[in-house]
Amino acid sequence: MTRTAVYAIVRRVPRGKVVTYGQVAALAGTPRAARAVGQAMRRCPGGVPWHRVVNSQGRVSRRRHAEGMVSQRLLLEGEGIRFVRGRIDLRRYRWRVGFRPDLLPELE
DNA sequence: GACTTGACTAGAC
DNA sequence: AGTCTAGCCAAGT
Repeated sequence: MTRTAVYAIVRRVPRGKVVTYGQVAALAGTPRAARAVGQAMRRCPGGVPWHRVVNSQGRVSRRRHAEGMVSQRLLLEGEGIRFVRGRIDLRRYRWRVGFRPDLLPELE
C-alpha cells in the first residue's frame, strides 16, 4: 500500500459520506494498515478530501499539533453530516463501495 | 537495514 | 463508556 493509493481512494469519497482509516486500508488491499493510512493523511496533498476520513468510532482523530488547522468537524457539518455527542453515525454516513442490499444475508 | 513514530484498531478489563 | 495493550504498516532517521 502506498500513499498514492490511499489518496486515490479518498478522492473517490463523495460529499456527505465518510470512510474509516481501516476501511481505506482494506480498499487498498492491506486490511491491517489503518495506521499507515493515518500516516499518509498526515502529509495530505491538495485536492484530497482528507476531512472525510474518520476513525472506527465515527470520531475525529486527535492530532499532535491541532493548532492553525481547519476544523474537520466543521467541514463535515458543512456537507450535511450531523455530529451527535461528538460522534458521527457511521451506519448512516459510511461510504460503501458496491453495496448490494439484495445480497445481504437474512437479518434475524 | 534496524530503529522510531504515529490522523489506527480490536479485544480485554 | 473509559483506559490499556498488543499487533500493524509505511515513512523518516
